[in-house]
Amino acid sequence: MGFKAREGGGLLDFLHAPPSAHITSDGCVLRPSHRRCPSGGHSTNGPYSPFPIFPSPPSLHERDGKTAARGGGETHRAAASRRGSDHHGRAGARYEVKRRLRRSSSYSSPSPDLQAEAKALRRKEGASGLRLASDRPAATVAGFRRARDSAAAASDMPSFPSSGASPQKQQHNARRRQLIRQQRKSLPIASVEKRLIEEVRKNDTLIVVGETGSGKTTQLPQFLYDAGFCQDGKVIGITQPRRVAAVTVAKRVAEECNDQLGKKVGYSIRFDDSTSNATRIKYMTDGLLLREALLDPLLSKYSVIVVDEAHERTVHTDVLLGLLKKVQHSRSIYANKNGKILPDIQDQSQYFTLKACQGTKIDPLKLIIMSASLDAKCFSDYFGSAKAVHIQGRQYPVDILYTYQPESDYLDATLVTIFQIHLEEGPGDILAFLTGQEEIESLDRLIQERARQLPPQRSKIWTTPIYSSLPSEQQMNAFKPAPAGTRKVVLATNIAETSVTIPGIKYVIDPGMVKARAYNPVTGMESLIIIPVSKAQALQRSGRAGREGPGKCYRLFQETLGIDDIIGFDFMEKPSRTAILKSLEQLILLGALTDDYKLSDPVGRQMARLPLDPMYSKALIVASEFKCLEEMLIVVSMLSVESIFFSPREKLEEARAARKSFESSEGDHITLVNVYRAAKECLEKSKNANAKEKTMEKALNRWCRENFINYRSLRHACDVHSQIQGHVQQMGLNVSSCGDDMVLFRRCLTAAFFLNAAMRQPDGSYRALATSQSVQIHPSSVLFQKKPDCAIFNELVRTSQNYVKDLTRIDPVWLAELAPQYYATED
DNA sequence: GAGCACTGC
Repeated sequence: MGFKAREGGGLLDFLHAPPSAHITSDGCVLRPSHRRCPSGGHSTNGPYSPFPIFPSPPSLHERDGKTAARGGGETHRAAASRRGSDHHGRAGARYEVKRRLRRSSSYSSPSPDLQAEAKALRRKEGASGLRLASDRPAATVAGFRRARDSAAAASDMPSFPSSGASPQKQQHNARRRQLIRQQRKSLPIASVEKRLIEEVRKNDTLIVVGETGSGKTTQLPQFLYDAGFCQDGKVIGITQPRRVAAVTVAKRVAEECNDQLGKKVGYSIRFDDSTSNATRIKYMTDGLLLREALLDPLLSKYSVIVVDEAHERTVHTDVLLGLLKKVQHSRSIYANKNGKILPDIQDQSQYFTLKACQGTKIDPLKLIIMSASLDAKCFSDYFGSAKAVHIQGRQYPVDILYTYQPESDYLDATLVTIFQIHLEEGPGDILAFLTGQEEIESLDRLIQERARQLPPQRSKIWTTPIYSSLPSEQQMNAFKPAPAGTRKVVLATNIAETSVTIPGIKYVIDPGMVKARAYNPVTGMESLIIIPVSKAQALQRSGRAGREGPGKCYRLFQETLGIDDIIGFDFMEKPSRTAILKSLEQLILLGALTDDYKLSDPVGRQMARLPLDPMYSKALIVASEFKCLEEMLIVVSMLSVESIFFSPREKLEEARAARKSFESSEGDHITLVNVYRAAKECLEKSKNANAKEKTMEKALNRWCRENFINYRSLRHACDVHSQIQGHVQQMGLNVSSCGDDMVLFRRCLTAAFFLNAAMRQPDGSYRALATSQSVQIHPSSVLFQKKPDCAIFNELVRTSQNYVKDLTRIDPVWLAELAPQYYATED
């Protein structure tokens, strides 16, 4: 018996295409998921033109043995590059770069009326530090920041001890408080407090452009509080794109307020809420505020919402801005009508929302959008010509240097630049941005080889890599100071762009590339590709050189190439129509939406409550009907985190053996359940031995190491599990186990993931039924060698070929039986 | 018989 997808099928996980997706010329949606690519031209203009050539010093390329830095062991890349530079016949040429003496960040040309407004404001403003963003000269470098003086940069913040008892400690704390007062007063934003509050009172929406070190993130919420924006128990909410920022800034502000964290100032992020009823200044992740808006569509407890780091353009921030615009509108209608809601509002959903709030006092919502030095005008346009103000920052100046010619091999160019800096520039550490682990490792080897050939009297080079999958102990090496007479070279992915700040960096090398996820809506396939960085990223990277003193940034590309195309950047763009329609279609197939695209009740509403991929949310609802929700909760939690299995290259055989004990011949899902249960058992054991929580975690950590399980991922999965469990219990779903009935569980997986089914073909390959694509089982699957006739899967990725991952063997008959809306038997 | 940048709920 054969199967075919019903008419109208043939779609895959379009839900993954974010509103920010770019479509390339070959139909691929590019998803630089974390940060948008402002100069969208890179990804939309089709194939990227050859990369700028970076002139290489002859010493690194000669093979005649005369120069100090020669040496074998080049990577394939470096060798290829050498051929290229030989061709240019540049032996003996002096290596130099074009020098720019000022920061080259600039705004796109402001509109005439914004310019006029700017002039008017400037006249009024006089010498104050506040002015319209659009009026900002291209290359302002405001007052220098004294080292270790930034109260604004979250990652720089010292942690202050809470008030203690001893006299010395009290004295110490008093000194701390004095220091904090001084620091606050010296921030650029301090001098414009009154003016800023005035603008907030006058405008419902205000764009604040603040450079690094201006103090906007920590100070503005305190100004608002002092100005009375928290009267009637209202809250000021400040969103951040990253968890760590929300936590560290909240801690700092609580300290500045001389208050305990969780009282007046608190933070709220997933799995970690430190707010109370007394909290008036609340820092949170943008995604969390989105979740809150589901429960309270008017966000009625907030008087002001500050969206910080809006220039980073995460999907969450983008959606949040659109949502806040709507909330603002609803609340102003409500406030204007004095609580009397008439059903003459066009948007029906708005009417019901307002109706539900009748009787409570709701004021208009103040919205402040804070962004680093990017284009404020786009935010302003999006919010109906909202006013924009600019606050100067305190960053040391950074010289930006570009290459004269295009470079075809950025890895080689990076190597060359590192040695040029090392041999010609003064002391200071180097930070080089690369795209991934493999590049970092190979460049590391190359540097070591060349460094060994330096004359003995030269100072030494010490390389230290940092990327997210590197164990934290090894990550910490990058933060250690280099020994005397040694220059530290940090080889980093974009983790060092925003997530971590490495002290001592004076030189930044930016090859201008980044690894990004690409999503193809036609095939539903994801892959990782290397694309040029955005202007925002380049700016952020160069800023890393000016945190402790004047620095230099070497950009290994020409100034004029795509990356400066800020004018062409389309802010707040919509996803493609096809992508929207396809995702709606999938949501309908999952039963989340009705045929007229409304959220279905109860399934759609229940799914929306769960912080999961829609397919996983649906799986939980299906599982409660199949009476195996306990197992499905585990599966969904384990699938929602990074890879659970850890297999270091040097211990591959041991890792494989360790995994054997968890393996189920039915597939990966049940294998994951086995791992989770074994981990729980380990925790139970130490709990029964009356161990403290810390000891229990240690035991789990050890167990993970012994079994080649990634502790971080497992811990995360446990957190997700308890959170989701709470949700499903609240929803009234019945959490029961199917015990040993694995057929029932596999049938349940089939009913839940029917969109992701693959059938074995006569030639031994597989065909994904929804898209008719030819796929292979990924070698990491326990079914890799088992070759089942039919399986459901949870991931479809394209690397060296098309792979499906996370599979479970199913009976093909179940598809038509359990998903008759999608599959029909052929007979 | 394969490799994976970074985030968030």
